Amino acid sequence: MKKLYNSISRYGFPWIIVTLHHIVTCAIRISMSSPCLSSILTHANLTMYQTGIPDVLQQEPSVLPRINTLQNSNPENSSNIYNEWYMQISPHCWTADNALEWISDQVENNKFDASNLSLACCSMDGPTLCQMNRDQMIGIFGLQLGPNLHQSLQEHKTKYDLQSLSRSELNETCQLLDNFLDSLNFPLLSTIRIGQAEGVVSKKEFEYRDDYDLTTLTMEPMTSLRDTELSDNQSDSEYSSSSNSGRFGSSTLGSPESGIGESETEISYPLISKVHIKTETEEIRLKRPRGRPPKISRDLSSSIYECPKKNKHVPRGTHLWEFIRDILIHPERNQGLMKWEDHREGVFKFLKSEAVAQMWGHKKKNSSMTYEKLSRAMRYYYKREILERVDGRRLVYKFGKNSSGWKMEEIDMGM
DNA sequence: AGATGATTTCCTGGTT
DNA sequence: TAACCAGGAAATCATC
Repeated sequence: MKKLYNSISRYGFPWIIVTLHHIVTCAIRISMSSPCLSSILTHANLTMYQTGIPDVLQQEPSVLPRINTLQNSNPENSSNIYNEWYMQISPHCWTADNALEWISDQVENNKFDASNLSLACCSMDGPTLCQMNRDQMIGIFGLQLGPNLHQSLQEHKTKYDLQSLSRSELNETCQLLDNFLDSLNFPLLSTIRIGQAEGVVSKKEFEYRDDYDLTTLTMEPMTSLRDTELSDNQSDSEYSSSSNSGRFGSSTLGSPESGIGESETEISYPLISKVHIKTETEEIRLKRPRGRPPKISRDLSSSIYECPKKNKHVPRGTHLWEFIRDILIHPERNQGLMKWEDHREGVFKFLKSEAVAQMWGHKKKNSSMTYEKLSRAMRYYYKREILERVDGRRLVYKFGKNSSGWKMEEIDMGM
């Protein structure tokens, strides 16, 4: 399959692009009946157009929309482009984490006093929120915030009403797809398995690709929506629990791409719908991400070369060890992610290693950050004596003599 | 333009 | 078996 798309990308025949785009778009529609196939095709489509979107395929939910918004060229939106990423997603598809971010933005934007709000109030996911009427909202969020949330949600919902899909249309697109693939006569097609590298792509990771990535293209939520209109859209509890901490980063610059989902009727597949035609100029602008290029075979649904979004500049004060230190010395930002084992000695422990890695990834605009990679960077600090080894203890590190700002005295002095 | 620093990514092999 | 640790190698990009 990879060869297939490489070939197509290389030859770049317009008719292939147009045809394949059409098919891929249709394939997304039929993703409920063939999720793996749609994943492949989605990836292929994105690969072909070199849009950077495939990175979205491996986004954690809260990162994903940001990528969308990166394509939004509307300068009016750019100021709040990150905070209102959820505008790109149907509220029906919001996870609890997404919903919390939306609520948080509403509170901030309207200067509400949220001090009386319990976290439990904000742990509902999109489908749950969508089921609530105005009175229920008021009951939960109060007279001040409730109506505002309700109205905002109604506006979002209105924008994202899904079009139903007829069975005959599905059959037609299936047939079209089959014919097209047959005509290509690629022996590799039969061997494709998404998630082929079991153990390489974890189940959890794979699941949330399915759940989130393709929803804005997506399968799971789309299926849910189509079949039941409202269903539970699970969230990653780990990230939900640290969602506030996860809201790192300031607004991101918009790219010249057009806005997503604003005028699109097939709003359930905004990425596909919107990315399909790219100008040469746009392609030239694409950059390779930093680091060794990931092996494509490891994850068919991602292709790092197509990711143009990262801001490579690392301003002072944003080194990894400083990021870690700041989590540790600001307990209000450290929601059980890390803890001091021995503050005086500078010994600390990761409690939620993957969550911290995700936050780091968030900060660096790198959606594929993992604890494994983060820990490699941490180990490089040993040589520079920014960190010291703590043998035999998992997830435990110690600040070294070349680190600063973590000692009690330094903290007391306001660093 | 080339060197350097700070990661990022992949990998193999070992340990818990 | 999964998660973690260790460290080499290669890659990127901003900065010098």
